[in-house]
Amino acid sequence: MENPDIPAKSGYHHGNLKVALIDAADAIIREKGVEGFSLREAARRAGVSIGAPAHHFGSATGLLTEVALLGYDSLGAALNAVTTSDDAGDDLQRLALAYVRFALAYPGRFRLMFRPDLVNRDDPRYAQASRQALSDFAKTCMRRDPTADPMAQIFIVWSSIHGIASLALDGKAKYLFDGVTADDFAADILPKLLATAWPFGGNDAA
Amino acid sequence: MENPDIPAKSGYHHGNLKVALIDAADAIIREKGVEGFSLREAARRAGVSIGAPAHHFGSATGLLTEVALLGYDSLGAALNAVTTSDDAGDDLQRLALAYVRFALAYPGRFRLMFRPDLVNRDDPRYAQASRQALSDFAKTCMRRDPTADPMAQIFIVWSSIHGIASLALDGKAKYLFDGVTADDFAADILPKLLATAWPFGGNDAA
DNA sequence: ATCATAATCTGAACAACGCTAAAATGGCAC
DNA sequence: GTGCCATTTTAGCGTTGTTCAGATTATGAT
Repeated sequence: MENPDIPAKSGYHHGNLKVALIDAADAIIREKGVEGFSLREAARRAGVSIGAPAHHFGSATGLLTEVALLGYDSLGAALNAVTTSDDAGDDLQRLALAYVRFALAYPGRFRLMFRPDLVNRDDPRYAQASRQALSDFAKTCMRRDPTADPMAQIFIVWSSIHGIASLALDGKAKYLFDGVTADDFAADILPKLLATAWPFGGNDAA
Repeated sequence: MENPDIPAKSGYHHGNLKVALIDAADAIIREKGVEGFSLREAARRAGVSIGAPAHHFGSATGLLTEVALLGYDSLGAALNAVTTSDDAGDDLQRLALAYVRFALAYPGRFRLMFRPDLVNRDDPRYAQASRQALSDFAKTCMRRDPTADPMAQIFIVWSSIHGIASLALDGKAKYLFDGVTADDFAADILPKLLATAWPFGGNDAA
């Protein structure tokens, strides 16, 4: 996942410190979760002193914002990779599956993306990245029911998916479905759930 | 919201430190959000020294767990206060409205309740409080569609509500509905949304 | 090639944090 | 009264983010 094509640290100047720090932060978050992150450890991993990150990112929030933006990119890519058909309901179902699986596969990234205290949402790239990541999803929503109010529909469907992801990530699924693991949930329970109980899938458009 | 019936600090011994600290923590979280909380400030507000909380709660997580438990209580009370009818779909709609409004009215509490890193979920009272808070909600779900798999139905509906609350709290509603305030959303947009676009309300049970 | 300027990185400092353990305090049962 | 014990204080340790003066190197103009 990290960039292997870096000149790395050659001397006093790192040469690629900005992306090295982003990679380090992403790795820390992957290993230890969002709460396990610290700016100092990111600097440590990049082989650079404590104060170096400030020059590139200003603050810890600045660095984490970059990681969150990459997170939205990877979410968008995951959603973009689902196969599409002429049945918008089926497509929506697959998109939902991909969304939740992304959250379970990259819990740190996913949590970070929705942590307003850790990410600078005033960065114009944030709105852009968020919109971009959900574009396929919005299109499929409108394809499924062109008559509905677009914003209302997108918000409701997105909420449903996001809620599933959030609760599953918080272990509430385990609590409702009697100690099932995250892997089992993503592999077995979730697809069935989406196919049967989820009101936005299938070809039963309003 | 705080307990007015406290002997307060009389001398060396506080007399009611435990609840005083819980109240202080809840107040801090209300004023400055979850991230604005610190154990030291809670001690400061209770008029007590830095190390005092440790004796009652062990750690910051211990104190925050108590606040989260109270949060579940207040959520349960809010859901319990909605008027019920013989139309389960309508009831579910009102419950959803109450759930989201609770989240918007007490964002700090709500966020804390779903922060696994800040709350000790191994505390048996946590599962109990969570279950209790959602009991009305679960009952109404099953009343609406007694044929459906209970767990699947509850999970899907709860996810939808929780997703709406989360996204609204994160300001995504503002972003989709063009700069609407949280108050406008809770008062105007949300009820309409639930009445028209939300698939679990109304009397169109499967 | 030289040199000034800008970019980058270091290292120390500061305030705040959570946590721990020894000591101090005072309520309470006997 | 006296001694026990819960409670609170105090001091200290290690950590964090941020700031800033200074050291070092890259860059680009001459």
